[in-house]
Amino acid sequence: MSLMHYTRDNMAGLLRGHDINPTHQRIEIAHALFSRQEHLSADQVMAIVNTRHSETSKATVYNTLKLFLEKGLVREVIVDPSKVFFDPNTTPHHHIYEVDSGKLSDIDAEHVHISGLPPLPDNMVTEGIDLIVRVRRKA
Amino acid sequence: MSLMHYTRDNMAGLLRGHDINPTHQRIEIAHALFSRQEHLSADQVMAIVNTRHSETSKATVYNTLKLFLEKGLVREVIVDPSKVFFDPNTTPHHHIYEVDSGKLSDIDAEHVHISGLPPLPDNMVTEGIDLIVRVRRKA
DNA sequence: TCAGCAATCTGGACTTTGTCTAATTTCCGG
DNA sequence: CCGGAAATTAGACAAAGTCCAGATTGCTGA
Ligand SMILES: [Mn+2]
Ligand SMILES: [Mn+2]
Ligand SMILES: [Zn+2]
Ligand SMILES: [Zn+2]
Repeated sequence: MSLMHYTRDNMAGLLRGHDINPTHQRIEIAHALFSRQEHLSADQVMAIVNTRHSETSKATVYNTLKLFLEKGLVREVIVDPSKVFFDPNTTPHHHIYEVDSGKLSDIDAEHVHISGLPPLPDNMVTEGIDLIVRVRRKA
Repeated sequence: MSLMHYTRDNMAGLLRGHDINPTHQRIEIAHALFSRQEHLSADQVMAIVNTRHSETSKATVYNTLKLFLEKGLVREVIVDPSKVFFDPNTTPHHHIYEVDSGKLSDIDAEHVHISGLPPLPDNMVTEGIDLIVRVRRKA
């Protein structure tokens, strides 16, 4: 699993497994995210997918990323006020954000413990807990 | 301190204490935030400040909020992909974000403990730790 | 085979949030 | 008062994201 090598061929199966009809564009977009295992913005996905020659429209990139999100194939990371990052890692984990460079990296949730959170009102459920460590280069 | 009542008159002193020249517009913007003690977006500040008659330009609202941020008078909360919230509460605390309604509320950091975070590289310093509990109305 | 149909994709107009700039206004200190 | 620095302003601009109506694609059933 952790040694999985994400080829374009794998992508169709991955998409089907999440109830997503594997079209050419969707395969390319999934491949961009999963072969790199990096946090990418819509713009970056757009650029990657259209490197050779223009293949996929902006509308499709945005629609597809939203679809992936709904189907639980990717996760959204909100750390930069100017753009959303899409994260192919959907296992519970946290993030380190380097504010100067915009570099975003993962912290495994395994050893992190958060205690003392107040109880939620009865009619509420937790959808997720986002922990972001904002760091900066030392002066 | 916790019972502080923020009048417009107080605002001038508060601003001076943070090395901010208290102008009419700055006082109005500070008053919008501190009298409510709520998380406000730039748009909301703009609307509040210009309720009676138009007094403060968009440029000034954005410039002033950025100035307040730099001077440590307010804090930025990045939780919604479409807008930034400004927080008059600068004491260490965390947030609950209700995804449906967009309602944002505070969690006192006092009793929350976060352990097991990996050590940072030597050349990095933590600027802040943001913990956001994303909640949703039960189905 | 192929007409019909639903799903998908597309260019481009549009909206929203935020930034920038050059011109004006406000606020002093001398 | 006068001159200059600080602050404010309108409005042009930019970037991220949404929306729509028309074109394409890929089935499916006669
Ligand atoms: Mn983006
Ligand atoms: Mn705003
Ligand atoms: Zn991640
Ligand atoms: Zn807060």
